[in-house]
Amino acid sequence: MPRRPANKHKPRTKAEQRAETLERILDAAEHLFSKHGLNGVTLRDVAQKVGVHTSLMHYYFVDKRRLFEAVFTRRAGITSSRRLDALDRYDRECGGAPTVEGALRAFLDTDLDLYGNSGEGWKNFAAFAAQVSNSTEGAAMMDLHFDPVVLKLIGILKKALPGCSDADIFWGYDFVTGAFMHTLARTGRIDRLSGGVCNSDDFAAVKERIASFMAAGFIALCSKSARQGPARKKAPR
Amino acid sequence: MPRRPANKHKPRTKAEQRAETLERILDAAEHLFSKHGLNGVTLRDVAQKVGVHTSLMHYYFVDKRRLFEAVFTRRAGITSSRRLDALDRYDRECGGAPTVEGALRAFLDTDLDLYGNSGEGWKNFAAFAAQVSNSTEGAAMMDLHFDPVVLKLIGILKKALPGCSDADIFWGYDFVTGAFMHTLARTGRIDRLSGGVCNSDDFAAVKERIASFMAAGFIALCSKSARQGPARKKAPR
DNA sequence: ATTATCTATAGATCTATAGATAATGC
DNA sequence: ATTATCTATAGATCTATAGATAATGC
Repeated sequence: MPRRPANKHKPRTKAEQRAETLERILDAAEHLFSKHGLNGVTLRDVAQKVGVHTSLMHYYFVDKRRLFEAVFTRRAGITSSRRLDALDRYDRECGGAPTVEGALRAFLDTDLDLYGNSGEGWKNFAAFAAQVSNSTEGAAMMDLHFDPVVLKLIGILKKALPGCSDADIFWGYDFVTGAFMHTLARTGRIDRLSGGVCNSDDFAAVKERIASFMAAGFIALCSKSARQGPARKKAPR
Repeated sequence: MPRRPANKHKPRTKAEQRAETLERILDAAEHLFSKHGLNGVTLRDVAQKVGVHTSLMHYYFVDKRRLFEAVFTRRAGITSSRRLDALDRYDRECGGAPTVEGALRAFLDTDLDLYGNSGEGWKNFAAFAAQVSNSTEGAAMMDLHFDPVVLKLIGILKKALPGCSDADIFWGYDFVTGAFMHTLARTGRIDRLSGGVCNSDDFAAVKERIASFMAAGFIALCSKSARQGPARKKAPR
């Protein structure tokens, strides 16, 4: 019997075959990682899902760590540069007077559009990234790929919130990213909790709300810190 | 040589010994889970950390799943009832006019006090819960233990935000819990990102900011939904 | 000739259980 | 007498590698 189901075209060149298999492995790994987390998935699971032998995992990715990195890297660069572009554009076009909501929309809505409209793979990546973002071991991967975008956002936020302390800006960002990643995780909890009023998969509903919600939070936080003076000391521990 | 280091007292009764060993196992598991996630830890790892044989894990907890549940359950009930009490008290004492910030303080600050002042074990539990909260498989555990507190909070928020749509309330809650859990994860990312301005372990800094930040977000969100009428339909997909 | 994929297999590790040993309990 | 803990071990599973086979490439 043929090695590949007849309905799928068989690629002609080796380069094509390699590229296609690589992507099928990455897709399968991404899907499984998003469901069970990095350590909840074995190389066998991935190979089995692709319909290929385990040793092929090592042939293409050497070991599990590298497979993880490849899954993450494949899409992280794309999100990152899309958002950098959106932030740059906003920075140019806001006429020197950026708003918190405008900056957050460039940062968050750009991503929500991507995840909402680009197929299952992107949604799986987002859910996996959400798990990575709350793990100590995964945080380094976030640093590596997302520091530049985040610092760009922070820069615009500082312009939009003059007099706001750095600590408030960074903590505010921490809240934003926590909320955002949690919505990307799409665990289904909000669906059950709300009795069906909300739907984890409803990226449009998140987009409608998250930027304005977070902008108001920033403004409240920073109006406080501005009242207390820009060089407010940290509370003693 | 004695089985136990001389500096540690050896419990007299079997009941004491059982209770102490159970707790040492739970502490070790909790610590490891918080660092590497549920699937990043083996029963051997836990046994080794306690200084005891792997088979004792099965003697006390039957299997890994039950150990996980025991780790989670041990503290979840305590947090949950502490916060229920705080919300009940606030509900009684607000004179029928609750504020969003007041409700959120009862919900969030109560927990932050607990995690900040009750030793490493509680901090580890919080970090582990943060990982669980962003995983599909863990969400059921959140439902089981935290639905009552959360629905109590939702009830008060509805009183504080009359005319606000259910969808806005629930999505707002989703943002709050995402942000909160992310701070509990204490991954160290915000420390590096901010160049040391913020510190993951600084629960006081989070407490200073999170409730007022989120309250402002809720109010902005719901003033919008109130303007558009309380029965606003969901956006079409 | 090269390379994508598979077969076979080693070695490590993991979960789990049965049964022994060494404490505490009366 | 009971129970906390350990020894021994089975069976499954996992990662990884060496070498074979079956395609594509000239």
